[in-house]
Amino acid sequence: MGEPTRLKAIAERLNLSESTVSRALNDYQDISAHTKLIVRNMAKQLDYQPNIHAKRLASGKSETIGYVMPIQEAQVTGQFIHELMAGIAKALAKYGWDLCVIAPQTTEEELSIFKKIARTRHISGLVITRTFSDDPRFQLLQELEIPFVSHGRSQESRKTAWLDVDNELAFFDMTNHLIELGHKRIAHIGGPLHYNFAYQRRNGWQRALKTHGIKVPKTYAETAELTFDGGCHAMQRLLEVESPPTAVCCVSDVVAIGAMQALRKNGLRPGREVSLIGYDGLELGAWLDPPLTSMRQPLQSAGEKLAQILMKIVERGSLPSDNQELVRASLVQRETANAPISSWPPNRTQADNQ
Amino acid sequence: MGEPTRLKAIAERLNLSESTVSRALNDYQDISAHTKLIVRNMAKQLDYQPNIHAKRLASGKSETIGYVMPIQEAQVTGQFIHELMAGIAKALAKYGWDLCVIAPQTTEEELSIFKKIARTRHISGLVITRTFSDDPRFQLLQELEIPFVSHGRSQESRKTAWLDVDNELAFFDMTNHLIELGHKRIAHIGGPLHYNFAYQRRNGWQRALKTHGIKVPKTYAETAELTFDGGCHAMQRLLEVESPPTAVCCVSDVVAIGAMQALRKNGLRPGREVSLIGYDGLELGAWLDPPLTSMRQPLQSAGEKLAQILMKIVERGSLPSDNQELVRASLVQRETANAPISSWPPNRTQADNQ
DNA sequence: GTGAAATCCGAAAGCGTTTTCGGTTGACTC
DNA sequence: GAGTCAACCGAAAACGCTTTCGGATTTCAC
Repeated sequence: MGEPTRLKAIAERLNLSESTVSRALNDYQDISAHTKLIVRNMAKQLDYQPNIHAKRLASGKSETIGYVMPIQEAQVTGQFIHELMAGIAKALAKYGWDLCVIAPQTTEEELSIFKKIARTRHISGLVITRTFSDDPRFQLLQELEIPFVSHGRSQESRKTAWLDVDNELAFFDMTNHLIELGHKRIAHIGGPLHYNFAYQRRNGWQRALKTHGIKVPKTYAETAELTFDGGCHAMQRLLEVESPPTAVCCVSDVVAIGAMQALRKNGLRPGREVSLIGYDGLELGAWLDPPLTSMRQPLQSAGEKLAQILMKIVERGSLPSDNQELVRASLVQRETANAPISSWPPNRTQADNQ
Repeated sequence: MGEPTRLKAIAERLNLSESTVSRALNDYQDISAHTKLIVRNMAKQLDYQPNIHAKRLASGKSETIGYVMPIQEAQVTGQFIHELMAGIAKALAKYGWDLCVIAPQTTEEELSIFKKIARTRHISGLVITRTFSDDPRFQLLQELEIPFVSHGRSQESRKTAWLDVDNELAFFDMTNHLIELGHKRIAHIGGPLHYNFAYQRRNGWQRALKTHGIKVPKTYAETAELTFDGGCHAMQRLLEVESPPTAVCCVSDVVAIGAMQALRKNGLRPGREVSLIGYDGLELGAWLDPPLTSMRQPLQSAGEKLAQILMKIVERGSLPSDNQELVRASLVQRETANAPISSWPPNRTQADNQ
């Protein structure tokens, strides 16, 4: 292949100085349109690609953003992360920025990586995901003055940039959908409340019930680990309360799939005796028997937006005005959400059936 | 936070030259043990982090490797990719290398990115996945002299570095397992043969049959797109042959899950009338009803090994001797692989039943 | 005690950009 | 026709590190 083209080569061919060529390529104001043109043509002709390290050293900018992989604990985050990253990478590539992945093994390591980045500045911004209600990363990143954007909010995120799905609204919509189908005994299997979204989703469910003047026993507010087993156990508990629900809003698809398992174990069919709606819209939900109704958020486009917001922050050096964005999830109708049936719950009273 | 520590600061404090400090930190032979010690202590004390761009510019090395995300076509590659990347990132982080993700949208874009990398050299090596039997990337990367390692082989990979699971052996093992359970009518749903692994897996299945002197009709060798629907249709076709199989080896979990769907549609239960084994060992297989038996390959450790192989290649500038590695997949016993039952296939003859 | 060979360190030249500062044009004003 | 002002471009100094080369010590054998 030979040596790569340097600025020098272009300069020599055109009888210009390197500095002029550099400024021409970077669209400086004090270079004439004509010069810019011939420089660009020559650059294209020689297939010039700037040496990125020299560029970054000289300019003091790194044009690299980091994506912090969530520490592996919850299940099936894979598809989620993959789509998000694809979106981020795509948007960054348009501007020639790089995407660097950071995979800390523990929370402590994550924080110490942040500190290191703050010193080296070889990564100019971060995208973080899986936010917690009480998330130490927000304060640290602000202190370290590292530009960042989060996918998901936190108690600490009032003044930081984020993009989030409107979890509260999603569960409000979801619950309303069940109400429209005729359900009144609607339970909720939520996630641990240290996840910020778990709060919001529970609230959405509650608000929908309240809006329609529906009262449910306290036992209808279940909590589960965000795993298959968690969902399975929570559903089992719901089946054992005095009068079990006819529908359940699940905090995630994985939890909903666990809940389906519990129903089957009890001889019940999801979507017949007990309706179920999950959240995440995972494709695999469609492969189940019966296919799982769910709520879907756009991931690829979310990734792109995250990248755009972050690049803006990095370039401006401060938060732009539109630094917080809420997107709406949409219902993915499949087969686990149907009208209630009269034979369930077994000891149903007339009053319930009205 | 103030200004980051520079080489200069260490040199001044110790009354040494910058070059000495640099060489001390990089463990040059011509620096005394004593000097190295005090330099390192001071570096630690001042929390020195070298400016990575200056370092890379001066040394001409980039210490960055790229992971090429497979172009999105097949389903549920997410978990797979996620685990692999986590492994790669982990191994690289140990040596201070960066992992950059590259997400081309098309094959042409992928190849043109390679060409660009060849010129800029800002990425010193690549990990590629999802290899095809006839994969143009191998030749191009060799021509461009870009160090790379592939996860999976190709017809073109004889002289390149790779890490792969022994697909042939995996399907040999899988088929043997079914034979041991008493099956003789064992079919195969393979993938499109432009995927290299599809070949190998089909061969493993065939070899096991041949080893045991089992003959099956040609119709037992099915091919499917690597999707849920693909598996579903292929299974449907298998059910429509003259005497359907009692067990099926599926090229992937997703395909197997599609096959399960087809069985259900025909009133059959996976693992009862027809046994099924998938491949990938996806966690979600455990959530199905019944849970899917599968073969699992270690992914996180594969990622780590890929990174190590690649770093070696980059540093040596040539292929090391141990540049190809075959790992063995292991059976994940769940519930879709059981002994055949006498009532299936319905029109079974005595001879078949011997 | 001399020469040779190690041993250890400093000076300085890069690496390929960006960016500031000043200088040279030519046009324009009165 | 002298002075002013844009409009353009070149020179040169960074940016922070690596690496070669040579010089100053010290060590050792004889």
